[in-house]
Amino acid sequence: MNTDALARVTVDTVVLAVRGAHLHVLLTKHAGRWGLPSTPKTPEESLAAAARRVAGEIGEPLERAHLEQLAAYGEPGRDPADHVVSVAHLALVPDGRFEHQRDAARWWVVEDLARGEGPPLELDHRRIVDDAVERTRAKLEYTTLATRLLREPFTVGDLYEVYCAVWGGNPGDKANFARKVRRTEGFVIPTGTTTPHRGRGRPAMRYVAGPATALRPPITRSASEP
Amino acid sequence: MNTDALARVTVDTVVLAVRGAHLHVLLTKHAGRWGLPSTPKTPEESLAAAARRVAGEIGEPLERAHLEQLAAYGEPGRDPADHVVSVAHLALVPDGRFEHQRDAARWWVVEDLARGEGPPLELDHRRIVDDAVERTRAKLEYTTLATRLLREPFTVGDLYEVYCAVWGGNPGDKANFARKVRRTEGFVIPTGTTTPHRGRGRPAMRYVAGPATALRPPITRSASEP
DNA sequence: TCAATAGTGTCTTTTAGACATTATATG
DNA sequence: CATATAATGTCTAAAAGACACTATTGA
Repeated sequence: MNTDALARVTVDTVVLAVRGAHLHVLLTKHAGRWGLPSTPKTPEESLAAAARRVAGEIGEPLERAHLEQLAAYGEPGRDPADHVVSVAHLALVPDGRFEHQRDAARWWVVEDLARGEGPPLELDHRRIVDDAVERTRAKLEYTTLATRLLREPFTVGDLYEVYCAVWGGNPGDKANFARKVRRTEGFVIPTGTTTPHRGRGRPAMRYVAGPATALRPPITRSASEP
Repeated sequence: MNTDALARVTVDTVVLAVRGAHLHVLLTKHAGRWGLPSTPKTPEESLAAAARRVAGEIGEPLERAHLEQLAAYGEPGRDPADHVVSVAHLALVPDGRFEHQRDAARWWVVEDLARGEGPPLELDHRRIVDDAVERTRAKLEYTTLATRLLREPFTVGDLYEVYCAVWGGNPGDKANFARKVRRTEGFVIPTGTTTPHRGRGRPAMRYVAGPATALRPPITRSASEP
C-alpha cells in the first residue's frame, strides 16, 4: 500500500448559537491559538460521532442539537507540517448553557470575526467558519432549522429574532413573517401557554418545534427590509 | 503522533449525465466489481483536483464540467479491510462524449440501480450514488445547474427534457416552464439562431447558459404533473 | 391613561398554473 | 392542406408584501 495516500483525518465542529442579537461561534484555544474544536478521526468512530464528542469535550454537549456534515478540506499545504484532511461539521445549539472556561474556550461574535476584529484562527478555520455561516444562512430559507437555535418553548417573536441575528437583517414584515410561520404545517406547534411578563406588552403564544424539516414556501432573504 | 488517526483517504466521483430520457451514472469495474471512479488523495493534490483526475482517467474529462463536493463517508467498517475515509464528489456533464471501454467503464441508468436491477456496487457506493442523485434533484430546483447537463447551444425544450429525466417526471406545464426560464435573468442567453430541421415543427430558439447560478424564484418539483 | 408588544384584517401587486391561441416548420 | 413543435396570450387562484387595525399586558 502506498503510504503517500495515508493522511491524518481530523473532525472539526463549527458550533453556532444566537446570543443576544448576534450569531456566535464556539472556539477553543489550542497551543496559544484560537481555532475550531478538532479531534482525530478513529477507525471505531463515525465522523458524526467524533464531531459530537469533540464539542462535548469542551463543554457543549450536542446530544439533542442539530448536526450535519459541512465539507471536507484537503488543500495541499493547508497544514504546513502534515498531510491533513479535515471533515468539518456544523452544529446549531440553543443559547444558554455554555459560559465557563473563558480562557480555553469561548463564544465569538461571527460578524466580528468576519470583519477581522477577532483573533487569527488556526489553519483555514476562518474559511470553514465562513462556509458554516453561509450554509446556515441559506438553510434558514428553506428548512425549519431556525427552531434548533431556540430553547423550547419559544414565541414567534423569538423565531423572528433568530432570523434577524443569523441574517444580520430582518426577514421582512414581522406580521407577515408570523403568518407564514403559523401557516406552514409542522413548523411550530402551539403549547397553549403564553409567556409570563417579560417587560411590557401583550403576552405571546408559545410553541415547540414541529416535525417538518423543509419550508415550502421558503422564507427568503431577498425580502425587503423596512 | 497517534498512528490510529491515520487513514486512507480516497476521492470518489459520481459523474451524472442525461442520455436519452434517463439520468445515467458512470461506473467502473474494479477487481470484478462495479463501483465509482476512485483514487487515493495525495498530499500534493486538492480534493477537487483528484476528483477531476480520476474521472479523466476513465475517459470522461471534467475540465469544463460542474464539479462540487458531495460529502465525506467514514462509517466504521464501511471498508472491512482498512480505515478508509472517502470524499465523494458530484460532477454533471453533458451527454455525448463517453462511449468506449464498455467492459471497464460504462453508463448505468440511475433508476435501474435504484430499483436493484443494476450490479451490486463496491462498499457503500450505492448509498453515495443515491446521495448524489438526491442532491442533483434538489439543486435543479433552486440553481441553474440543469444547463451543465446540456451541450451548447440548447433549446428550452432540451432544458425541459433535462428536468424530466432528472426528476423522473415533468416540471409542470411546458409553456409556463419556458416563460419561467426566459424570465429568470442570467439563466439562458439567446444566441439568435434557431435549430435546423429535426423532425417536424417550428424551429426552436437556441440558447447558451447565462452567468446566474441561483434560481429565484425556484422551479419546484411539487408542481402538478398533467 | 399611555407605551409596548402580539396578533389579525385587508388591500394591492406579483406569481403560479391551466389552457387557448398564434407561429413556423415538415410531409 | 394536415400535423407537429415552438412560442405567446389570457384568465383565475394563490401568495407575497405593505400597512392599518385590534388585543393585552405593564407602568
